[in-house]
Amino acid sequence: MDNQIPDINTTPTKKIGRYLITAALPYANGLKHIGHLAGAYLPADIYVRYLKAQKRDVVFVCGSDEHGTAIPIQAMKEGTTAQAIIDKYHPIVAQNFADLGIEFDIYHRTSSPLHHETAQAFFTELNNKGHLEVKTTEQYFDESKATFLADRYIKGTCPVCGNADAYGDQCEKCGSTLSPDMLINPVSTLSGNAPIKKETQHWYLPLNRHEAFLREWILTQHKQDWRTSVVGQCKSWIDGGLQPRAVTRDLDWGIKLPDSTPGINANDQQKVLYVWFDAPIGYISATKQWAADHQKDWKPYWYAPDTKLVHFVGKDNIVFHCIIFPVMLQLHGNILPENVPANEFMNLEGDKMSTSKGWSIEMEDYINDWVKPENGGESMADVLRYYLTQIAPETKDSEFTWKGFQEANNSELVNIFGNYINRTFVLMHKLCKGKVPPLHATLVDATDHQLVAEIKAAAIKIESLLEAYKFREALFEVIDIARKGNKYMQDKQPWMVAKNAVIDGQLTPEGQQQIDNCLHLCLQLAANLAIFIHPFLPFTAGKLCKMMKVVPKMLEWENAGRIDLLKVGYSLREPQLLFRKIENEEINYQLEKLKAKAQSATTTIMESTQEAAQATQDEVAIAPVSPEIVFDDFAKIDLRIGTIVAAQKVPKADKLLQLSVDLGFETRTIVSGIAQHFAPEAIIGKQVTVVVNLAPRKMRGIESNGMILMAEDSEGKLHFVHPSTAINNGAGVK
RNA sequence: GGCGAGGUAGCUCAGUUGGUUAGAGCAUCGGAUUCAUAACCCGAAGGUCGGGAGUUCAAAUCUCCUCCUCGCUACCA
Repeated sequence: MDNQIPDINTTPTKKIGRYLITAALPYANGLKHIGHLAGAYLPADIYVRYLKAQKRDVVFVCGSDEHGTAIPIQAMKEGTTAQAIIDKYHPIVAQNFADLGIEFDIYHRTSSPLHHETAQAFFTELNNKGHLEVKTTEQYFDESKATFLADRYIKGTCPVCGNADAYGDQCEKCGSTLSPDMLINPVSTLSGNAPIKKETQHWYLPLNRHEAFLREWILTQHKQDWRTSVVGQCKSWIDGGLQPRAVTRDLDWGIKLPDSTPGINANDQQKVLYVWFDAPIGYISATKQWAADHQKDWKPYWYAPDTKLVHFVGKDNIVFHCIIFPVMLQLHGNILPENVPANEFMNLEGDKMSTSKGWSIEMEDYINDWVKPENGGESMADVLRYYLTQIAPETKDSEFTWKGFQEANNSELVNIFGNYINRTFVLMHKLCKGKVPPLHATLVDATDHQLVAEIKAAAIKIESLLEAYKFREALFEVIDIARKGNKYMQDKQPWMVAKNAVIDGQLTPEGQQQIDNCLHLCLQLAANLAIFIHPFLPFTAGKLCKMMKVVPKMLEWENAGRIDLLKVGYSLREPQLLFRKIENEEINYQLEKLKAKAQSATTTIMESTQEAAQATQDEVAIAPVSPEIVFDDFAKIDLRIGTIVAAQKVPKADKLLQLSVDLGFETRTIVSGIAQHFAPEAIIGKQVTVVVNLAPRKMRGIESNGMILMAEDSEGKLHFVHPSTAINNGAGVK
């Protein structure tokens, strides 16, 4: 081939390297939405596909996280067993990922025997080396069931908002983070009985011992190459003071402590590893399983210093993957992560995504609506991958809108990328007889050289952006080179040459040569586009390979930037459209559907709240009326009517108001957690009901002498309890 | 309240160590073209860089104050 343009391999130094890539283990208690996808799985998949195209030694592990209390909780909700829950969601989520082209080397599960053994051995190793501490504490215990109660198994009244169905770890109504001790009238959800306090011993990971190591490793060594938000978050945690963290807990769903654990006794029969401890070890057990399946050795991936371990997670997982798990790995003798490119959150149409509120698009929803043959099939999976990457929350929270989705598809994938491919193929069939035309050296001009230079530059740029985890920008460069292809073609106008360079109804030889050169380069660019787009849109790359009749091996990155990928004279297939337009009606339908889903979810939440309220009346098990008291007990409480005469915010507290209440006989200072419900100036002069003989208590340094009674409505808003007409301050309430 | 990350054209984002009229893509408008999924190409318009003060010959970029969003955290009898 007489080709004047030098063909420089853009990747001269062949990098070999061993990579272990992980994506956060999805919790197997339900479906996962596109925010999860954009946060961890999609960027991980793009990175892995790129690494594999570079022929590097890489394993991509993920799997279901199947322990922890939320699994049996979900089982209670669905009226089934914990095992049934994980058996239900594991395959569904795995299939959803596969349908969207997320290609794990292994999608394992933490309920597997191999994982149990691995996690137990990990625990034993740390314990034997003296890296864990044992402490005895008091925890809630259900006597009738003879079991300690996990936070989630305790319900009671939320001290913040008064919700009667708050859990021991969190109130779902007001979102407050709680501990079981904070609940008013705690009740075991297993028996309905009030739990007692009982001593129990637990193993702790003393993170506080490792502060110096973490400071050096993260804040110094990785200050530059990790994302600022990740380093900042870690700094915040470390500066806040690291505390020992319980590794074990009393629960019957999880990985049992090894029988050989020194100090374990009969009372510890129900001790399991805390889910946060066993879950990340799931990456290791998944690697082991993958290695066993492929006759490989798993150890280098977790022990060899030249292995690059990269964790892809959402920002809610930063602390586990940057602080806790690295401490575990270091103590256990493993390698540390090279990077944790955590993404921020993705909102949806102006609001936070929330499965429980129905304000989300589950991967399954998208697959059902779009990824089917009559709607576009696999290429629609690529469209989602495209838009989610384009708006990936790499540096700050971002927002998914259906309108944006439509525009990204129509004006970039269809109009720029798809159209470039299509017009190239159509012209090649019209003007070059369906074959790759030769490049005529004598006619190669500056425009041609520039295009070739741009292709090579794009290869280098995309590569370096991918290496730096800048997927959004890398994808932009891919579209941009397609844009340059369009421009090149417009400059060359081969269709005009075909019309004008004609003598006696015959195209002149030079005219044909000009056309040949243009389309030769356009086709070589098309081949490059297949390579470039492959990590992002694998299905589209596959389609392109078919059209060009090349094997997937062409997609290897060493071919990026080459302009001899398609052989002269090779006949290519008829073009098929890569993407289709998305119409307004489809977008409107999705918007309506989202609103309807949110509406029905709200209704469901309200219904279940009402049901719970109803159940409170007749079924003690869920939220019983407090134990009966006699009149004398009630008489101990001295309730009085008072008037708020002054109110101000308590400094350094978001929820507290400091009130002065005139009780007739005296004016008292009372601190109340109502600052988020009332403006101080708006409540002056209001009459309220006060518990006046409650023991004083200091809050934020201010002594509170009493308690204001509040009623809470169905939306969680607080209202004062006061007499229907104003009466004298100090009046008793009976 | 403390800490962390953000706040730059309608939208999504770039802006390295402070330096000429603040950039890109999409959307919008105008023009040209017709090979291509009524697509493509060229051009224009559009921002007091959250607000205020300061340092400087010069600030989106440095300092201080302040407002807003998100996350973590404290407060909740």
